[in-house]
Amino acid sequence: MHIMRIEDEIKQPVFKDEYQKGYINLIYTAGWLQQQQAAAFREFDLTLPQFNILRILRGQHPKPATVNLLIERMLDKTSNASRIVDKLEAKGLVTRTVCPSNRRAVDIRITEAALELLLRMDTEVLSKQHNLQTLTVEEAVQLNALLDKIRD
Amino acid sequence: MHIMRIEDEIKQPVFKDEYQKGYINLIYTAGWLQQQQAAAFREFDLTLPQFNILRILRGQHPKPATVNLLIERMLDKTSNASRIVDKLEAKGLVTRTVCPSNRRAVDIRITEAALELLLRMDTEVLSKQHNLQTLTVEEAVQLNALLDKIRD
DNA sequence: CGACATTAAATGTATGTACATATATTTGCA
DNA sequence: TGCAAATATATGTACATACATTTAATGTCG
Repeated sequence: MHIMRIEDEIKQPVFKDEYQKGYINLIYTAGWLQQQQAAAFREFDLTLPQFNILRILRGQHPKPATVNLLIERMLDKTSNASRIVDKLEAKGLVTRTVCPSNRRAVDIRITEAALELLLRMDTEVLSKQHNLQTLTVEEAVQLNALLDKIRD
Repeated sequence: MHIMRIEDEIKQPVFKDEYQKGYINLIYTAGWLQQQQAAAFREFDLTLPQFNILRILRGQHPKPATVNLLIERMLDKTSNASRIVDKLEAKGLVTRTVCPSNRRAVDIRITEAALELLLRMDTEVLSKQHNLQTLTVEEAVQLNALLDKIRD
């Protein structure tokens, strides 16, 4: 049993109560998970938000997505999908065309190159994604219930 | 019972398993909590990382802290404490002086103005910090145990 | 029809994150 | 002593976040 408690991770010996500890613990653990993932993406020259947008586009494929749809499905709704798409377009991973039926909107499509890239990444990334596998299924269910309740 | 499940929040109807759902849920909830806090800080012209550094400095007061000590205690250890201190110095909330006993290091001290600011913020911020209060104490304990286990 | 609000996306600006590199000081040891 | 390694911080660059503002297209209602 070599679990590292949050107290030790950030060298703060005492929390006011379990709520404050939970708050810090949640932020810290989420950041920790994201860094694990980001490291796996670096060798494919993708950042985490870029990867997430590509996954949404693959889910839509072969239908296009608009910027609005990307924002709706993104975890961080206030981030700037438009500029992340810029970077993906520059790498040839997505295309942008004005939507014919609504010229305010932009149809964004994933390219073949990006689909192949995702395919190569799938196995590699999945193997590293499962830090949560340290939990039993029951514990994972419990975690989801607690998190949903926090945002109530 | 109007708990909003993560499936609905990001409009993704199906997850592969409870682990994948837990991963997404954790990242999403942490971001949600941080935004709640950031909104409370905005009226005081502080960002969340700036506030966190001020709190660490208050904990040290009247002893100074070095950049190294700030990094040790920060939640995000790879971020750039030096530049956050820049911003705080520009606002007159901290002072920087070369450490006499080790001229490589910098003694960072919180100013009276910052101590007063934190005092004004304490009540305001605490009232908004406790989104986790939707949990019972037992649930908060459970959450902490699960999070520690994930990082094992 | 035409002014006005609404919607979709892009842009501007300040801040922070992530990582590599630079600069200065101190330490260790041949 | 002197020189390489280690330490403490700062700086450079690319990217993302947060929020306000702008631009263009569409809807609506008098």
